[in-house]
Amino acid sequence: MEFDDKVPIYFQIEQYIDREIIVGNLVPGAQVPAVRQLALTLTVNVNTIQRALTELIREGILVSERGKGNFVTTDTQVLAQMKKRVIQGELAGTYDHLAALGMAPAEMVAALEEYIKERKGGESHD
Amino acid sequence: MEFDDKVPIYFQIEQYIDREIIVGNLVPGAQVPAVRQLALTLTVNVNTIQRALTELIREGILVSERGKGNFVTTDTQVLAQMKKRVIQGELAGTYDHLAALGMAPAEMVAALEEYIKERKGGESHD
DNA sequence: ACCAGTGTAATAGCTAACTAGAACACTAGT
DNA sequence: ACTAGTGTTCTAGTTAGCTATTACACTGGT
Repeated sequence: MEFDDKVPIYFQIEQYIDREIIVGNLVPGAQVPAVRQLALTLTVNVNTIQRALTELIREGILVSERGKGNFVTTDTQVLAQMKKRVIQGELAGTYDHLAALGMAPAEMVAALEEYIKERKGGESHD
Repeated sequence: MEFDDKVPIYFQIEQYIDREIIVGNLVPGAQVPAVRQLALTLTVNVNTIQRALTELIREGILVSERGKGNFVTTDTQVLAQMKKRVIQGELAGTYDHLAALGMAPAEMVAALEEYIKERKGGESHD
């Protein structure tokens, strides 16, 4: 996996797992790959994986069962909140950054639409 | 100034100065505040300021004149490119992150509009 | 010649993030 | 009892980022 060297790996792994859950690759109650397996897959040390998982466990998104594995919580309330937090955070970040560039809200929307249009044109479709 | 403790301070300072230029608080040819002054204002060490400025100088956005100060380049070409890079980067980041959350382009625009609407409602206007 | 204001560079010390490796604790199957 | 597969913890060592401090180099005004 590719990491942004400007932000801590353990944090990017947290976000990665959040996304896997949101997208549905990891459903509520599902077992997360073993820490040693994740370490191999993401080419990162077990301790770094553990640090990310510990944080997700602390947040209640994952549940740890010693000797068995780590599992996605079945508390859909918590998962729904997480999803909202992630998406809101993304939009808020964009909004703040663009506002700091002197852009008005309407311009932001226009800029995003423009970006999407250009991107569609310049890419091969699936 | 407030920094995100997840990303290097020197990098955030680079972005800060980029924004000051884009917004027009720093015009082409203008002198950037002295490094020791910036260090005080942003409450960071001079070396950290210097690291950020060195990078901006390397990119041609600032021009250093020893004994006199650091100045915004008068090469509007370079500044225009920088502005485009910053904005495109912001949009691209948002796009990629939301796409990784399983969102289609049209949904992204809708989500942003919705976010702006909610934000306007919940805030006091200036 | 001096001095105040500027950028630049170098040293030393601290902490957070990451790695490597080993050990420990628990579960389930044989 | 053993073993394989899990999570958990600990120690040691490396590196990047940041701070503090000092020194050096240049400019412009007096």
